[in-house]
Amino acid sequence: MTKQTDAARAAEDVPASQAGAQQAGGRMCADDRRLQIVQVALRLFSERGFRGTTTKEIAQTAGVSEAIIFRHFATKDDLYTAIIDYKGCAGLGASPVSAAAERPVIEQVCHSVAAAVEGSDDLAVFEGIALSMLEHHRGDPDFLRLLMYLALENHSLAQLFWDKNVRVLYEFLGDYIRRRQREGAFRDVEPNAVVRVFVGAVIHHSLVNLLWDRDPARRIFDVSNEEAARGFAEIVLRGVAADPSAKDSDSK
Amino acid sequence: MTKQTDAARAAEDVPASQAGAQQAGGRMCADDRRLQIVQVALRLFSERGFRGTTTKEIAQTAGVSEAIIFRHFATKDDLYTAIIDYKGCAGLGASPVSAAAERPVIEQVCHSVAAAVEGSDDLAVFEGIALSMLEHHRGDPDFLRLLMYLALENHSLAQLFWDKNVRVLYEFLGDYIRRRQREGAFRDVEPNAVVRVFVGAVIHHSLVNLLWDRDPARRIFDVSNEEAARGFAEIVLRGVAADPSAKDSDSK
DNA sequence: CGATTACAAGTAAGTACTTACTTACCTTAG
DNA sequence: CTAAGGTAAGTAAGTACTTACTTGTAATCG
Repeated sequence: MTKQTDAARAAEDVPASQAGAQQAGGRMCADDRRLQIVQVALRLFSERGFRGTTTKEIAQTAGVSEAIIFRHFATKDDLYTAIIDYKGCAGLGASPVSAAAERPVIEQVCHSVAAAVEGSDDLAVFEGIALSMLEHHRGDPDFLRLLMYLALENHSLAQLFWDKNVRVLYEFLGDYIRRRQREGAFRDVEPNAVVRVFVGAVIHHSLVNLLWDRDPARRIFDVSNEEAARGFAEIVLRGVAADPSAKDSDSK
Repeated sequence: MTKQTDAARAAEDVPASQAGAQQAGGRMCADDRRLQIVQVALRLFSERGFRGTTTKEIAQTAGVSEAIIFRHFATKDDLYTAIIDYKGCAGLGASPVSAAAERPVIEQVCHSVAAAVEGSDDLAVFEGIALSMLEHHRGDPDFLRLLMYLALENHSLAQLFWDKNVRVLYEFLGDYIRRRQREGAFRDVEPNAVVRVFVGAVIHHSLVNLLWDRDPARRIFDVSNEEAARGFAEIVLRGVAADPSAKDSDSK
């Protein structure tokens, strides 16, 4: 009954190397099964935390017996690190478990930034970065949740993520602001303070959406990512604009 | 051996109604014991999460047998909610477990706001709120961590905390901004966007300090709370200031 | 070709241990 | 004495992980 339902849900996660003909409970080659278990475990860990998820639950959701989890992964911890590897955690030192692994977060952000920087339009830069981050967070909520768990548990991977992603973003934005200050476009404020406000707003927005604002009926942040990104960029940019009435010189 | 050490640590948490002569394992009146257990559990929960902390560990750290935890609290969940009550989680529906309980978070913020509002100085209001929040978070990191765990585990208490605290703050600031807009002091931006930027910056700052920036040698946010609060308030206020060169007119 | 073999994928039913919670019994202040 | 604070030693229900066994597939060989 529930097993049927779980098996059906698990089927969505099947890598689909020969999808369609495949039942969740059916036979599967080792790599596909491994990948499927990783994907199921990622979802469950991010929903209930590492300790809050049992290997039995993972097995049931994947539609297999518990024992085959331990055929593919020596321990539950092994499964945990396999997830991190699978997410290709921004060059965390490990190679992805599969070709399907996603690219590091920061690359996406930098790409969008690079494109925006071309026009040297401040609003486009900040809006682009904000939107890119918001979209990424919304598109992969599991990862954000997992990262929060990692950070709370003081896992070293969280520190590495900071260094490889957030720190890079901070330094990029800091440099950008300093440059614009030298060019006279921004007033003389502490660049890091501006960065903290901007990045803080974006991340906080994603976190609230992720953790608190799930029920659509009682949304407090009932704006699209586009609106939010634009709002953040506008307010922060106006906050650092060089001079009165010079505010619209660059944008639009 | 470890029991001795734990007992010594637990002694720090003893309410000290007749402190000094008290061994952790010694006899204690029910209220004191209850309070001590709550304090120990709060620390452990915030370090390892609810599921990651066993009642046995709590008992050992408190220097008592596991059974007395269940004399004072019917279930582990009961202990959990007692912690929330103890922290005076903004009238979550229960009265504090003891007279020593702290006041609700939001009250502290509102107090500081009320004081600042007197002078109707925008900068003082925003700076005051930011500083109050930052100081509160720094002074009680356990609570922030516990709250993050609550939110990640999708505990209903997290929702309640949102409603009773954050939402109140959001609405207060939103109303404040709308009022100042009507008075012509602020320009016509979406008030909620401003609030999100401001509150986001503050909370993000606290979270980063709590989760990532613990090692003083590699701090990225190496500013005092006062500096941070002032920086956040200045940038956001300048971002919503009504007119060029009107920035000092409002602080009458 | 069909039968045999080899082996990976899969499972049911454990094991050893931990968990939240209980029971029956002490101990001591008032 | 009595009642409340405290405990040692449980219990039932998990928990991660193992064992002994079955099945599907596909290459090998008479």
